[in-house]
Amino acid sequence: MKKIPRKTITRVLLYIRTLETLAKEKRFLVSSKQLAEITGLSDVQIRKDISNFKSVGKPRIGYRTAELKKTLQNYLLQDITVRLVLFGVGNLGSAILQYPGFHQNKIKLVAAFDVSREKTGKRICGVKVYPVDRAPEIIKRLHGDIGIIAVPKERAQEAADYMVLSGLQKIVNFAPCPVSVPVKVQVKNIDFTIEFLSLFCNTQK
Amino acid sequence: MKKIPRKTITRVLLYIRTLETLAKEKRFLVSSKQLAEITGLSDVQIRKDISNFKSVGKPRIGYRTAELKKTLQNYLLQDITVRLVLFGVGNLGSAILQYPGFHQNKIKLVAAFDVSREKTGKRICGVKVYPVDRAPEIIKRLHGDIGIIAVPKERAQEAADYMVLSGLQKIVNFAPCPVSVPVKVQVKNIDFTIEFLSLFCNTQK
DNA sequence: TAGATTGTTAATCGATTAACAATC
DNA sequence: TAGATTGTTAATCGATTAACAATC
Repeated sequence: MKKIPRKTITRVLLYIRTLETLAKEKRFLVSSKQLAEITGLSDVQIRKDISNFKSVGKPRIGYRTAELKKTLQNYLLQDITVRLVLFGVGNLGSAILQYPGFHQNKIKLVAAFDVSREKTGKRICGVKVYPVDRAPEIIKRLHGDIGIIAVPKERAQEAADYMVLSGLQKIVNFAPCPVSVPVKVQVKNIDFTIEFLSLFCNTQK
Repeated sequence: MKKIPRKTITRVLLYIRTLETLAKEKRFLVSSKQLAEITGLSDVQIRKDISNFKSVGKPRIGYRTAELKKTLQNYLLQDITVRLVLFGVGNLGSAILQYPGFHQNKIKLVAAFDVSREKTGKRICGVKVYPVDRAPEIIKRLHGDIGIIAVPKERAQEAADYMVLSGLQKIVNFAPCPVSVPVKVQVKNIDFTIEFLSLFCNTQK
């Protein structure tokens, strides 16, 4: 099978989520046009994306939700488990701990870290909270894949350093500041301010 | 001045944030190479992006941080105020209320809404929390621009409906489900599950 | 001057859209 | 059969990168 473009992968994940919802509503068939309606994308793009995988649609009828979901999942999510580790159990961190839909999507939050004595040692949503200096030991033992920075920006670099020390190769940074890491480590920044401003500016001009 | 591409705008917002940090550190000069280092982009792309605006760099020297920041801000952020309204004052909502850097970036969170009696009537981080059914009245009065959905997914569509009713044209949806709105209303979805999975999958294959 | 860095034009790359054939 | 929908190939569009000239 040919290489799937990066952006397509992100959209396919959205299709999977959408198909899960449809399956729950007992909708067994769905057309690319309906998927387009729900996701806000174009029907052509959806068919193009789906055509990267072995085809499962029937002209005049559409796709069987269960079958399409399975096809997409088999390609993208088969045999994977994403093991997240979280730095910072404040409001944002807690929101991530409680985020639904992790299990069926094969995401596991395996450990959380915080500097505060009041939080460490406890379990929040079934996840144990450790002091940050134990990060390297614990992350290596639990085989963490992705580190999440949800600490105040003053501590963001410190968190990133611990992640690098722990051998993490991928970081999602919610702090509104850059973190500096070795080139082989991938950082994805999610800055709410920039998200809001770009939504505002992008149709303004 | 020619039309600036959508993606460029998002990057320029990142440059502005970066330049603000540099200015605070009293670094008066910065080269495209250094900016590339910090942001993780390429120096060519940064110069290309900056060249959309009236040029302010000096060969051999780089850019004066204050001047570059001002040039970019003047174009993108001059005379704007983005007025956010938030639905859902749980963990995620509270994190957004506390997010730093809103003021200098000309973002104002003007009102919050929640169904819980314990939260309504209070002020959180200086923002008043109202019951959801007062949304249309209050949002119109305060001239809200962007609605933020930070409620559990069971209530996401309800929140979206209130936003449409209140005349909001732009929505950021943090709930992991689609919301259906009239075509003229723009929705930006931020689904943490998809963010994590796409980071994981995109370098996997 | 030499060298570093900006800024611009052209080439490449990737992603989206359009057109249309295939098929149930 | 007619019509709706899938799936594919070609065309377009937009964004990134490469090459290089300009300049301090």
